[in-house]
Amino acid sequence: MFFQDSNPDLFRNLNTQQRQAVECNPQTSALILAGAGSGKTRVLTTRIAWLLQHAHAGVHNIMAVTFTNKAAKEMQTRLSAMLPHNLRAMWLGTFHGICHRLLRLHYRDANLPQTFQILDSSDQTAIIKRLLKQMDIDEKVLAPRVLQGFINAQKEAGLRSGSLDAPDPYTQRLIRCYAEYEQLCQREGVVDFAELLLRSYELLNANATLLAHYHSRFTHILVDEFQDTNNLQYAWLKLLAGGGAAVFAVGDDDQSIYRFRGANVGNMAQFLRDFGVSEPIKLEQNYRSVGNILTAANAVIQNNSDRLGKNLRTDAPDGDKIRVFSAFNDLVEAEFIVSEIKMLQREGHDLNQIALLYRSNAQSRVLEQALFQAAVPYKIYGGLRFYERQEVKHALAYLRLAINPDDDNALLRVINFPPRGIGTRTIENIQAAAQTSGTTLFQAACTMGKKTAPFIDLIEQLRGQVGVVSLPELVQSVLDLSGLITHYQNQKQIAEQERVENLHELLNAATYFRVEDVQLDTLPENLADHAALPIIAFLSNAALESGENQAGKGDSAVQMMTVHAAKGLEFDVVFLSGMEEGRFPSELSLNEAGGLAEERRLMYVAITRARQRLYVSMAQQRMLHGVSQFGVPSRFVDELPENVLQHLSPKPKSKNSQENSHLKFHQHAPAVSNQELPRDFDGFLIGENVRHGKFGVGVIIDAVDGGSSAKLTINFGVDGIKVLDTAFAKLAKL
DNA sequence: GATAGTATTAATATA
DNA sequence: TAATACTATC
Repeated sequence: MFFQDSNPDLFRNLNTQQRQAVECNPQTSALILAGAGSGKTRVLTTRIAWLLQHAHAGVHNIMAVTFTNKAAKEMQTRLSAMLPHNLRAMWLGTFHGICHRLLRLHYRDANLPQTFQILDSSDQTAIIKRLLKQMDIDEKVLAPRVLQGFINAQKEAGLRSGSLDAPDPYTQRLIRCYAEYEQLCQREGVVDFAELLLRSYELLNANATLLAHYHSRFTHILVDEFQDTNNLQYAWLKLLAGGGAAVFAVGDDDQSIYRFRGANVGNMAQFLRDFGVSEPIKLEQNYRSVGNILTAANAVIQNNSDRLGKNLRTDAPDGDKIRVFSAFNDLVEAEFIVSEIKMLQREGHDLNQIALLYRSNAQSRVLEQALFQAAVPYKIYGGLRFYERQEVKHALAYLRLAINPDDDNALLRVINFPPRGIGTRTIENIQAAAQTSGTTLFQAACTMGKKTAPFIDLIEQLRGQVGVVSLPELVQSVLDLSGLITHYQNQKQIAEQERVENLHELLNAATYFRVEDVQLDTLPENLADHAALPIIAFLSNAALESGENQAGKGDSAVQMMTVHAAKGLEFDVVFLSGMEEGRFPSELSLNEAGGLAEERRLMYVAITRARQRLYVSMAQQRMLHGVSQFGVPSRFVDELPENVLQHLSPKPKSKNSQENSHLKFHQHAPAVSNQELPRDFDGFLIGENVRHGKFGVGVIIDAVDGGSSAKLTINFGVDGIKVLDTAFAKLAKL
């Protein structure tokens, strides 16, 4: 049956399960349970290649959906390398990108203006704050983020304000706010992220002809990271596939770590029922990590119940043991990590292949400082992204106003920035005028006389250039005429000068922006004659692509990021820092049902990032929000099997010393050096965990030998540090 | 209306 | 600690 692959190499090196997945029935849906490092992307792309080469589908019959632009690009690149086909006709993109495309194509049916704009989360927050003020609701009574969460949750449940009802006045008010918000967005022609999905769902659901068209077109839909889908995305897929399309869903329930933003792992089990799939295909062969690391990962995740069930295996040797280090405080932990990194560097490791992971961004600072002082290059992921910077958003707001002056959000952002004498008072007047006359802020501002005249003139001037000058020329006009550049240039602080450079960078981006490049994902043909086309495309691109890809990745540097950000990546060496109860698992997670299980999956993700070597470290004392706090080792560290661990404890501190900097660590060559065994105090070791009847679990941070017994200094976390004598205290080792 | 100084509060993050 | 929101003052 498969005797004539036009490119047999594509399929040859697959293992049995991978091949089973790639070649499963093209007419029916399938769920692929793909463990970490099991060749998930390869299976996904090879499946597409297989469908095409065996003529089960044409390029235009295929839709492939991902969550991130990065994943979409990766797939695009791999497919182009594999296949001779022109992939233009294939719809490959993120959920949001594809929905955006649908809405641009059918903006009339979707009841949107042709020039509709996309709101990012901070735009959304701004609108909500404005709305609350307008409705005269105190932010202390109803926090903007609460309302924002409510609105997004409703949209993700597919619910409009009109279909909602509640008995309690609190929820009733939320619903009223939601209704106002809907009207406001509609009036201003703006669409938030959740709206992209909901609106395109409703578009297809309400329009039988349109739905039938897409049903016959997309016979094969492939979905990456299926465990991350939210309920709306699932419903959207179900609707789109309702004409009998075969859905090829790839995911890993053990790597579901985005419940907090609406992801529903239950969608995997639901998928089996809804799409008539009897059995998922499991990819359990791991090609990434050495045996000990995999053993640890399997052991940790086994503490979770309600799994679909999967156990990773590898042919790789056991490799290094997992190095566990308990530091006196966060500074010492950082010092330890730096010294290990330097050692690895000397051994010839590429810094790009070393990852430094932490649970929350706040933990990066100490680590960064230590690396900086030691002159070890590092790169931190997850800061402010290019298109999220205030100066860039200011400039883009002017650009938005140039194509649509009725965009109130954009107007409020820049009507007095740079400062031009339009203060809160005037703005309130404009808002009142707009409210009474039922117009937009811009229209109201036009009637306000000489106070607002220069601003109105400025916007009119920019409007006049739309379609007349090129995109970069328009951006240049924005920067010059608005006074943004001048304003930042006049600032004294160095940080402000960086903003000037970012604005120049924006101009650069506009100069090199090619509408054709985003065509694949965004640009429908019906806009081609629109004068504002390049601007709309540029703005949409800025909203959907946060600009992460602009980050320079040239030089070799330690890769620092949160565990969340590390998902999907792999490194030779991984440092997992801050492994204390309350940090990881986060104490906030412990209050939510299922929170601990999600944290454990996060731990699983963290462990499986490492190919060869994994370090797990913790600090008994840590500076948090400006105050020092005590911590005990994370329960996840206890869940690591002892036989794959190697404990690296600091030598006992010299008596009268408060300084930590002279603390030495075991200098370990690649093999374990047993020359310096940790000292024994009546059977206890420094760094060891013990349990006390009253104080609970603690860690031994110091000890004094007293012959037949020993005095141990033990850190019991919230219960503080105690000095206990082994002759009296009942201490159990863990 | 602009700005400097004080109070408040805190996770994870994609589009 | 650090970012942001609010208040007091020029």
